[in-house]
Amino acid sequence: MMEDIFVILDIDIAHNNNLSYIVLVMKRLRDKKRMLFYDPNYRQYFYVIPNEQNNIYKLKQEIEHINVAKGDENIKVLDTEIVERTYGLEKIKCVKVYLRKPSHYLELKDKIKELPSYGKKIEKDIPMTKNYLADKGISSGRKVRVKYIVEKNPFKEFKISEIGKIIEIKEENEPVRSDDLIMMAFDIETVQDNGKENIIMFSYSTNTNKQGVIHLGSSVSLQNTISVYSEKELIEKLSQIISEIDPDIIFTYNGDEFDFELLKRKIDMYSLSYSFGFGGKGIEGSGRRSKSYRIFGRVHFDLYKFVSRILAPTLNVEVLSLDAVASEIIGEGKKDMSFERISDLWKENDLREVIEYCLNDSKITLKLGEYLFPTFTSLSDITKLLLYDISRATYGTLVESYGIRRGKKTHVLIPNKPKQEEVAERYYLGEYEGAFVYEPKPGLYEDIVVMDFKSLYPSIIITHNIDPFTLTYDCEDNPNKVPDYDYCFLTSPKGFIPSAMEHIYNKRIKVKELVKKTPKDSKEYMFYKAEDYALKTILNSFYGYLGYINSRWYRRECAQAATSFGRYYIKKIIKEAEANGFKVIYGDTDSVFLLLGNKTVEDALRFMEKINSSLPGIIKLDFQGYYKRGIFVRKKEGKIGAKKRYALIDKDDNITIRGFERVRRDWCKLAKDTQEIVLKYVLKGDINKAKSFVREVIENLKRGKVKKEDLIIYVKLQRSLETYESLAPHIAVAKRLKNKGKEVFSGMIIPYIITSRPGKISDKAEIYYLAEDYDADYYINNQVLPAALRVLESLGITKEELLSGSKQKRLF
DNA sequence: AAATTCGCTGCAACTA
DNA sequence: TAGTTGCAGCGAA
Repeated sequence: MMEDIFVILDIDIAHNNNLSYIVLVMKRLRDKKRMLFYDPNYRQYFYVIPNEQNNIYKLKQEIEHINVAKGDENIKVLDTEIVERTYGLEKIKCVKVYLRKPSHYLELKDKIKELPSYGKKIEKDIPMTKNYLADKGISSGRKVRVKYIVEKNPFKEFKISEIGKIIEIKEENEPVRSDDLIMMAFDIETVQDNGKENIIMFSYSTNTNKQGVIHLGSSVSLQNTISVYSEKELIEKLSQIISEIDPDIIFTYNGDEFDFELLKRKIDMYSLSYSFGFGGKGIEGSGRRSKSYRIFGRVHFDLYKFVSRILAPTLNVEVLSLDAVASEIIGEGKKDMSFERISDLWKENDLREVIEYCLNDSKITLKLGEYLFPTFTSLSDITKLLLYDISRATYGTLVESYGIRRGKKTHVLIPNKPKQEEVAERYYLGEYEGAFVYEPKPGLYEDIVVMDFKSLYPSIIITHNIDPFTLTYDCEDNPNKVPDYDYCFLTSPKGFIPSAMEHIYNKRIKVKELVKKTPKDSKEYMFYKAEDYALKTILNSFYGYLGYINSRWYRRECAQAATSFGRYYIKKIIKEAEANGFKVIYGDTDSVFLLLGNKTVEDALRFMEKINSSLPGIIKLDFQGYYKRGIFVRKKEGKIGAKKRYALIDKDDNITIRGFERVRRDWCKLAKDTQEIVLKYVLKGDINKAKSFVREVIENLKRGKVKKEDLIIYVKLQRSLETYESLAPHIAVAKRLKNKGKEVFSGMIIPYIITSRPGKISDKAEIYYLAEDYDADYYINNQVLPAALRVLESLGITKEELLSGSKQKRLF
């Protein structure tokens, strides 16, 4: 028997002798060898609860006697066992039913339902691979220690001679690092030819310092660049390079929707059968609406998918292009290049520039993947999802997966996924009341202190034990009575959800301490930061998951209770602050904005301490910052203050802008830049400079001196084109693009410019690269002026004042 | 395929 | 033609 340390790369199911086996692909670290394993002792299972606890033995026997004939096969359960589990708040006995194959569940379930002692089936919808990882507590986040025996491979599915038989597999207390694995990024360039998309080039880059470009067309004397004669050859070369480099991880940026999608199509077209994967496996595609491409034994990590589903809210970018995202995260962007330019250079047979561009793409994709790797492994460690699934996870998946692991570990039964009818019922209940937002009075303010509750909803759920099973309407003397409703939550026992959250919460406190005492320039620091981010992300997603209709732990009353307590606490702070002589000017969900007046920051801190000593559990108010000035503005209609729109300036002149056009994607750069400068002048107290600046911008627009790029408006196509009823500008542009044979898809961002053509705005809108002029009136009246006036009007400045400086005629 | 609600605004399409 | 309504998008938390 052997014993070694491995990294888990992939998991699957294989069959032999009418039994399903868990199969793992792991990397042996001592010699960097990728190996196939199977676990002979693990079986798929689910639980059956008896109608009455007394019937547990009867139920076990009844289940054992089931026999379903299917063809010439007799399907029976493999084994049964009576076990004790927590169901809701109670400990109960249930029958754990083991199966020869996961698919047998479907054959047996109806018969089980008819049994006299049957009560309920549970954990019936968890895939075998997921069960395995959750039960064993292993993932690709930490190394694993494996005891195994190497033997002849019995599985026909894999063209491989040897396999490791797992005797024991255990998690090690050692994270997986990027240099444990071979990582490769690749990128494909294409050109359109008669409506057909052809691959002309691909590049690759690895963390073992290998890189190169393979392209069509005449050869270019560049290092690591090879030219070939056909697209087919190009694909052959890629296959060859992948098997030579033998990467554990393949990073792409949108590989699920583009690179692999195209590659798979071409491979099928040329009837090629390349084994990109391990054990002779090809590229496997799955999913209809959202595709995903898997290469067995390697991890295809689509960075775009991860960024768009999980990371985006933490980024300060308007588009999720590789360029924008890489610039934001690693401070390194792409080279400048458009599809049109690639196409032109291709026609001119001048590929040098495209080659450099393409190679750079692979390099920054790799860097991005390496940089984010600790985040991926931390998430994997907590949720027990493998890296492939972390790449494609949503917040819901992360919480669900963590919950499943936690349930297995603590012997708590995991609720089934809701059936369709249940989802429909939940849907028809509609929305519940959310957070409280204080209506600000428009104007400029000085000496502002902002305080906010630290992780408000998580701390409420933990403190008030909010859980689907601790919910009760028997509320006498219960401190967890929900403020606006007639129900409450038991103080004991602790519910599964709050205890799971508390577990993460405590872990996070430890990690935060480590962050604090680790030098900022060390690798360890980055690692702890990533872990903190992962914990925080999952913790913050629980609240949403409670109110999410497809959730395993759905309970509308719980989500509703969290917001109700939230409203209660924030209003309480507002009241107390006023009672203590502070003027409250704004607040949103978990924050309050106080005017110091003749008080000091120290007074505010003392007030906060006083409040904190009265707050229950882990609910805590935090000092967010002091600002020397801040502005709140009027709503467009009416005189009342606009919520969710403000700007602050601190003592070092750093400016925070929320909600304004400046931070929105669907306004042109010119209007946004103008608004930012106006805000800066206003917050620094120089309104006249703000006014003259706006006049200058208007003048430039009229003289046609503005760059096209500054006038582009970016709007995302949220759905497929056919589903729209009204013809908004970006939809009109997209429709015209489609008529010209361009690809238009849901999720695409349409960049357009308003031209001087006559008609409605949607008639005037044109895709930016085809726009030959711009409509100065539109950009003055619908972009720059509204953005500037949003700020200035609240200070009593009128539109006419801004227009008078420029020799402006009537604009309509 | 899959975390929540609150809120602002532009534009097209409708109503009188 | 002016006013209103609803769709759609995007942000704050």
